[in-house]
Amino acid sequence: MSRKERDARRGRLEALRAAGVDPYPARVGPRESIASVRGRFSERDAESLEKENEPVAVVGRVVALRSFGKLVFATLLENGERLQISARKAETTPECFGFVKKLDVGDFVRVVGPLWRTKSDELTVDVREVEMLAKGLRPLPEKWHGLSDVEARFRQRYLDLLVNEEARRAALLRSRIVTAMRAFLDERGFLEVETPVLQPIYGGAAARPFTTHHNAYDQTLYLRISDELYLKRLVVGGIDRVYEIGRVFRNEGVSRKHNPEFTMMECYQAYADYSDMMDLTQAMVQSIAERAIGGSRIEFGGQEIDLAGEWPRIPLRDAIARETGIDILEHDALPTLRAACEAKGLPPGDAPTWGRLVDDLFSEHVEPKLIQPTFITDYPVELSPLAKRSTSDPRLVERFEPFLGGMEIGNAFSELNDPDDQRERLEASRRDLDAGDEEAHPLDEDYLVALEVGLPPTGGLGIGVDRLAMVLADAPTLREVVAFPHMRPRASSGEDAEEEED
RNA sequence: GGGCGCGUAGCUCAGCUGGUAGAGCAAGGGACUCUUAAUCCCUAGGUCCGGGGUUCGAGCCCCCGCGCGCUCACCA
Repeated sequence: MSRKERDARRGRLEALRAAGVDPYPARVGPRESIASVRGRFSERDAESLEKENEPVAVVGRVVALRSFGKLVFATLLENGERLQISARKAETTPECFGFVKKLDVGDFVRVVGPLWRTKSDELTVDVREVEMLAKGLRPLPEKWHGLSDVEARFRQRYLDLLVNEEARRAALLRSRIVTAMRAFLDERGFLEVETPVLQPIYGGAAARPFTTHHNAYDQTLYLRISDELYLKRLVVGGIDRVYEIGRVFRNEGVSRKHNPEFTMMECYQAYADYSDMMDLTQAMVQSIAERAIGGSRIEFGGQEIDLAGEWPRIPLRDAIARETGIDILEHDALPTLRAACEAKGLPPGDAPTWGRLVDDLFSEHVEPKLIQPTFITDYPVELSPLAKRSTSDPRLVERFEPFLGGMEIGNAFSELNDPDDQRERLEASRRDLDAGDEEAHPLDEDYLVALEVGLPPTGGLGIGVDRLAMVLADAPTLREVVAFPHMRPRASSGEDAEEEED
């Protein structure tokens, strides 16, 4: 059992200590990255290496051991790159050979020695000096199948990252995506800012918040569900282009597309409208794809997606009409729209308002088909309390959502900057929600004051970074691109308690 | 929260109509100077998720609970 293996490893750890070796030294001697060694020597043949006989020093984690009587091969892994090392009894000191013989898979070492090529032409460091950098006390997951237990992969992501190349790729890609997003916005003169995570009044989205408490002021605070109202205050304050990439929190269920905390990019541009923000969204995603994956063609869930070119802009009304044959503006009240659904043989469900029924129709019949990048535009005013009313139809607002891979990946509008209209709309939306109630927001009076001071005409955009990463990484669930996805706490009996004892 | 499925060694998995638990890798010992999923011999390793029930007998059947997955709902 594992206890026995750990005892064996601990035995070797104590043996090192007894010999006066620190198994966890503070500093690492001179070394060259494995990538660099490979770069310098990958083209060199056996003879030339032997002639040169130049020692190299590399570090890494032992991920495989193949031991013979007087010869040991091991594979070192450092920053995603592998290199074989060997210890030959005839070519090195007895101490060094014995040390390598006693290594465990999982140990970190630094080795020094000349390069050679084996009979199978593998570039190999022939160890002349070796030192322990950190002793591993637990076995790594099985070398051939890796770690496939889904729960273990998420709860112990470090193991997943170590043995599953896919996990590593997703983590690196996500980082490149965020870097590219930031670079794109910086280049366009957007100022990166940070706004409060702890908010006395939450707003900017329809969602239930997490609630917490500040002891010093005996104050209830909420983890933000959106950055929107604070970022727009900064635009009121004269910062004409702002953005924030940060975590937001929604007290809701977990699914393939949902995590209770997720990363949102929100940006606001003064003197722009939602049409400008569509241009910006398209350019941003294309730029991110170019920088992060080097192209515009991707595969997501077995389907080809091309991010290049102009993305279609389809009014919500047309999109729903196309898929269901129902004109939502012809039936602009709940009872008539319900009747229209029934006439088409579509169950209208139990949506409490006209707006919600429109949303249901869209989610069910249109959204799953929006695989290629698409802007859906011109949403009902009921669904969008912070968006400016459409100039052509007062029942609509200047709002769009970008869709990709059958998922909404963002939300944007011409920001409502009429303080009186904003007050009415916030109050109306609160009345609407009064029935169900859970998402009713307290009115943010200070935000209304800010609007009275004056918000210029402004375009705003939010992008769900995790979802974008999910599509670009061709990941079937959000959790593949979130390093530590939300999990139910593990029942704390068993393992931990047992292990504390010894 | 509802429905369906899953939970067996450190990891990956077998385990028949209910008859007292197995393999590979990992681990320990041994052989081996060309392996890279090394090979060969030997050894050890189990709260079969937890609790209850049915039964002469439960990894397997039933009930309750826990965790995970899929899905629906809530939800952008």
